[in-house]
Parts: sequence; structure tokens; C-alpha cells
Amino acid sequence: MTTPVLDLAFAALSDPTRREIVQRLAKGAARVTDLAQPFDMSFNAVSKHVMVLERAGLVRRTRAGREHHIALDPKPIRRIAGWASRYERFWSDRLDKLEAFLKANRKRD
Amino acid sequence: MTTPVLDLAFAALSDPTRREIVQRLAKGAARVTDLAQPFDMSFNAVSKHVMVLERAGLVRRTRAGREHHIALDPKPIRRIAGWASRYERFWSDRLDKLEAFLKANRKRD
DNA sequence: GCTATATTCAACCCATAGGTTGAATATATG
DNA sequence: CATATATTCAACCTATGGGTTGAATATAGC
Repeated sequence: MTTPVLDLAFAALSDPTRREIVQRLAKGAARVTDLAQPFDMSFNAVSKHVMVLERAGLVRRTRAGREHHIALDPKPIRRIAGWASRYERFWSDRLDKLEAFLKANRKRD
Repeated sequence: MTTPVLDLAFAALSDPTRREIVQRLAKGAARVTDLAQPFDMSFNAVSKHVMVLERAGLVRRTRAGREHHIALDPKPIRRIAGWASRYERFWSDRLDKLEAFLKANRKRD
């Protein structure tokens, strides 16, 4: 049951810098330079972060001359949302149990 | 904008073994021994995985004698679902654009 | 053609992650 | 009490992550 998509997506998003980059990209595509600008770290570090996001499929790159256009690909995030949604049932179950418990207590009042 | 909750949750869930453990725990609490049983790795390795999940808040531990009862705490998963849901708008935006594009083409037919 | 810009590649550093094995600790059980 | 069971702690190993700096590569602009 190897699901490298989730492995890579979760790992990529565990870094706050990369989550900020994703958030930034949700507002539109950008060059690597643009993405690096807000951060207090080397351009190369950000370039590496972008590569990690790309390898995880969270981002797509199109080359336009010397500039690389980085765009968000939300599919892996969707996968994560799907994975997480499995547990909504679990949440409801717990709520149901709590509700049942409160109901039972109310009867005794 | 430090959100260690998401950092830890995403990191914890990036490991397939830990995701399997979470999935298992969705069916009910279990001892560490029970959790380790299906895996082809040392008990200690699984124990460590459980500790990682605990540190990330994905799991709660209650001691009953020598046995530790491990139960799923779905709150961090909820946080992740919330984070991912921010991008639903982005997905819809892209779908809207696609729809608009198709509509425009239909007009030309 | 020369220089500036955008980007990756490569080597390195240090910390952490995931795994192992071997104690240590605490609680059950005969 | 002695032994078996459930679990963590500790030390170790190797691989990977996130950061740095210093090239190398490719394209743009004068």
C-alpha cells in the first residue's frame, strides 16, 4: 500500500516556508525570484524548496526563457483533503457518543 | 506565523507506517503491542512512531498498569483539513475558468 | 560580444529521522 | 518471590533535510 503521493505531499507541506510558498502561489503563478523575495534566507534555499514542492507534484514549472514560471497544482492538496475527510466520520462518531452520553445523563436528571 | 501544530502534524503523517497506525486507531484504541503486530519492523520502531504521533497531538495515551492505551485524537487532522480547504476556492476558480472556456467554445459551435 | 539576470548544480555542514539492538523499568501472574 | 509481559530509554548507524557558499549555465539587453 505504497502511496508516495501522500508521503511526498505531507512531507513537503510540513515545512512552514513551503506552506507560505503554496499560499503565495494560490494568488497566482510567480518566478522563483518573486517567491524568494519575502524570505530571510538565500535564494538557493528557496529554489530548493520550490524543487521539493515540484517533486511532490504540488507545483508545476514552465520555462519562459531564463525565467521559470511556478504555478500551484492543487491535486495533491486535494488528495490530502480526501485522506483527512476519512476521519470526519470518526469525528461525528465521537460527537454521537458524546451526544448519547449527555442524553443518558439528562434522563437521570 | 509559526504554526508548529501543522508542522508536526504534516511531518508525522508523511510516514506511511504512521498513517497506517492512524487508520488502525480510527477503528478504536489499541495497545502499542497491538499496533506493532502487523508491521515487519521491531516493536521499538513502532513505539517510536507512536511517540511521534503523540508529540504531534494526533494520539493520546492513557496508562492502565503496564499497558498503554493509545487513542486517536483527530483535532490535528481537522486542522489539516481546514488548511487544505482553503484551496477549494482555488480549485473552483480553476473549474470556473474551464467552464467559462467550454462555454465560450460552445458559443462558437 | 559583453555584462547583468535568473536559475540550477555541486559540495559541504549540522541536525533530525527512521531503523536497529540491548538495557532498564514497571506491572502482572504463578 | 520469580518470571513473563508491556513499555520506554539509551546508544548507535545511515540517510535525508534544510541551510550555506561558490560555481556553472542559459538567456536578455546594451
